[in-house]
Amino acid sequence: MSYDKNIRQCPRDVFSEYLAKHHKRRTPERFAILDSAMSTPDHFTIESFHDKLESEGFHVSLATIYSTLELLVDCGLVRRHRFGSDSARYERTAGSANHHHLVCSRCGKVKEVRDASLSEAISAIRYPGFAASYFSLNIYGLCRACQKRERKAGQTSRKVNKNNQTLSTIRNRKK
Amino acid sequence: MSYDKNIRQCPRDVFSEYLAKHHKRRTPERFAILDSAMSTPDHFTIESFHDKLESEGFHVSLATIYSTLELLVDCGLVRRHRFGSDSARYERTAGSANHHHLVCSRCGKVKEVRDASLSEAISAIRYPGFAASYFSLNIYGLCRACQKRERKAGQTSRKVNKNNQTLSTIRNRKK
DNA sequence: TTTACTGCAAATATTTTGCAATATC
DNA sequence: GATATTGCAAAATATTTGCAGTAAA
Repeated sequence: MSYDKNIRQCPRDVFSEYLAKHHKRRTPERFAILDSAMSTPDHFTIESFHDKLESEGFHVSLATIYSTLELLVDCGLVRRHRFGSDSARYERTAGSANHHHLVCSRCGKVKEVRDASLSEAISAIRYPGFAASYFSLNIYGLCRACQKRERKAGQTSRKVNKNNQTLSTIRNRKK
Repeated sequence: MSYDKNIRQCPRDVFSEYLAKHHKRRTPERFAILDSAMSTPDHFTIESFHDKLESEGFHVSLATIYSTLELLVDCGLVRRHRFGSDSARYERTAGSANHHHLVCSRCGKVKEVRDASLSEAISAIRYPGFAASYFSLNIYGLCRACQKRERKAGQTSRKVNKNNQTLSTIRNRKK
């Protein structure tokens, strides 16, 4: 799997060649999106990316952002992740060494974990008939905060209401 | 990471204990969903699962299926995956040895790959402060069929229309 | 000059939420 | 008896699509 094979080439050239090969057009919108994506080091969503472009003075429609990011994923400059039920998250390939994610199933929080040897191990595997481009490894479980809440819930088998009062507390008070 | 820690316990008992601990109710709907999920060996979506339940003679609302599957994920009996832009896919934990997925970024096709040593390596990693439950490793790239199409597109730099005719073909024909 | 691309708005698809009726604890 | 759960329908989100105008090749 030749991960990040393109990162030593200028992204604009990679994209340009890709567009030419696929008989697609070099529009200012596409290059504005490319440039902005390449200058974003962190994860981003379509929505946050749209906002960023607006604040940079570019008005590009959501539909165009969707379609262009699909192209950028297709030519290997951008990765696309899907964690919980929320929207997809994107990240540039260049400058983002392969990492994986701890995803809290309870609250949806995502944490990045860098692990060079694991990334290498995963990247080294070849799949006959499948041209791998990148991987997305997500470990699902409970984050620290949600574990704390979990322990609290299990501590007692007494029934508690939303205010954390036991039923007997309530009954006594009513007398 | 204690993956599949519950598979040797009867799923009904696991779920029952979980519900009791969280002060949730043992409803017939929840156990119908549990039973049906546990007897489904393959991936399923909410939609396909709903259809399956109907065909088995259970009428349970989509909202209840959503909420119950969330509980089943939470107590480790079911895993939840998110591949492309389509709906989430679920699978029972028991009887589905850890595997990963080849996902075609072009057509969305998903193929399972079994790899015991890789699964073990991933499962062996501990994360301080994070209680891991399961992992989802997705390799994105092009499947065989989409690679074929890709090669065809790149073969020539002549412009072709949707019927794969070059512009000169069309021009000649028009004369 | 052909046709792909864009923006906008409408359409889809998926998941969540509000509420009244019901069933569990 | 108190309240969590259910089904239904409506709402909220995310993404895709249709179309008319525009621009790249």
